[in-house]
Amino acid sequence: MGQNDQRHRNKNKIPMVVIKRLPLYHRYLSLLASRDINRISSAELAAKVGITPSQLRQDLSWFGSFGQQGYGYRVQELLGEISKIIGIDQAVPVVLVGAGHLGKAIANYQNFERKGFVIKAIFDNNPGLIGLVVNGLKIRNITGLKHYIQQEKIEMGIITVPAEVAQQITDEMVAAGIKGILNFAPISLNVPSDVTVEHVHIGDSLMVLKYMINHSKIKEEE
Amino acid sequence: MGQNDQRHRNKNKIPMVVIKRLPLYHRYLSLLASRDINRISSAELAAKVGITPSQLRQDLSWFGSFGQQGYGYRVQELLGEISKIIGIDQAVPVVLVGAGHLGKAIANYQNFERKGFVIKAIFDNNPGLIGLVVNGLKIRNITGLKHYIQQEKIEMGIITVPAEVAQQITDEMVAAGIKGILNFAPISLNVPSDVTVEHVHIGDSLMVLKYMINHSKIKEEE
DNA sequence: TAGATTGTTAATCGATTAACAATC
DNA sequence: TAGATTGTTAATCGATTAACAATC
Repeated sequence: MGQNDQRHRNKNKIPMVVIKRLPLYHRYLSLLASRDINRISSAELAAKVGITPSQLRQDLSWFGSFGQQGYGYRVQELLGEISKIIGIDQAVPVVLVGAGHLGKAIANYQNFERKGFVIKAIFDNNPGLIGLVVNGLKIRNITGLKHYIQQEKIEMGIITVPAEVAQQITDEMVAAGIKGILNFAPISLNVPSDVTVEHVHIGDSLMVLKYMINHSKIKEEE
Repeated sequence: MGQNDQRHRNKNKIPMVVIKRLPLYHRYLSLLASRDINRISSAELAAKVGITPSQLRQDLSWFGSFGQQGYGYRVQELLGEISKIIGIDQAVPVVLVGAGHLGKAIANYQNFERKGFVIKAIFDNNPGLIGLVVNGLKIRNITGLKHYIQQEKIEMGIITVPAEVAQQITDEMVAAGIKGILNFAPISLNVPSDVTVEHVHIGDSLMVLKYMINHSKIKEEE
């Protein structure tokens, strides 16, 4: 922070590769914070996440200056800044649609809260599931989805419904004001251009893994 | 294919970005094949996957020449070649460890087989789960894991156990001969250098999504 | 102060795109 | 054959790394 925040490169062209490294930094900084470490240099942090110190400093410089010459970074402060950049400095409310095995697994996934996300409601259309409680949340009737999203002004949703109904659910969510969807259904979702979809392709990860097994470590990554 | 396979660039440095696009090509080619489309040009396929024709042809050229001037690519043939490159031309056997909600969700995920992977066995340590049948597979006692992997010469495993036991399970799997692990447990796994781990970070996807919502589409991707 | 380490500019490296001769 | 489209080489663009002056 300081007197020179305005000379940074045009924020409208921050590269996607940089954005994708933010969660990585967040993860390691959280780890350090949980161990009550309160100071770290770019060299140390970079070593931990497996990149060069230059890249770490270069990445951060897209957003501002958060360190101090001769000292390094204050862990809590940098973690806070990165959280702000990502937009998780305030807990982000999320709806989960689909309370099958995958939905339940996600609802029970404790880590979300630590990452800044809170599942506020779970929806399903199965009468056998509606009313059941998962991780303290009663499964709601899907008929109330739209109203809930509007009422609570939720912007993010996670879809774990079968592929056949995923597009329909998406349309409802979008109509209600959802701006980002994490999609687990194995189908491409059509959304307007102001809505972002991240598709979780587990098959892709398996394929990359299989390739790497066969060709034993082509090039480092992650 | 043909008379000039040997002039390709050193296969030992195929860039990771290229490998990561292979599943994308595989997915769209599968789609085309399922629609009985049997011819496609690099221009058409590239448009579908959202890249330039140059990039598609450049990517493929790392592995060989699979097209025909003036014609394009035979969908089935190219799909087959890409499957071979990834290593999924023969069904790849996989073990799944952890039969909780996430494990069950994955075991029921029909898409795996279409992607070239077959879950051959599911393991858990919970007596209440052992013996239950999920998607036609009886949940086995975790005590038999090592023996099964060795016996069946399985190279890939999916871990959906709680974080507390993930490392221990990993060690067992590695000792039994597993070469690649898809890890869903929120913990970094230590493995020898000849074993590859792909970590599924759902939190990362949510963070990138949240950033993109706030900054409404920085740069295209996926 | 002297030593350490940042933020940034410049140099390098790698990936993407353009262009086109080869050829089906 | 004429038209289309590949595979590849060369040009461009972007991302990573190196280097260092600024400064805590």
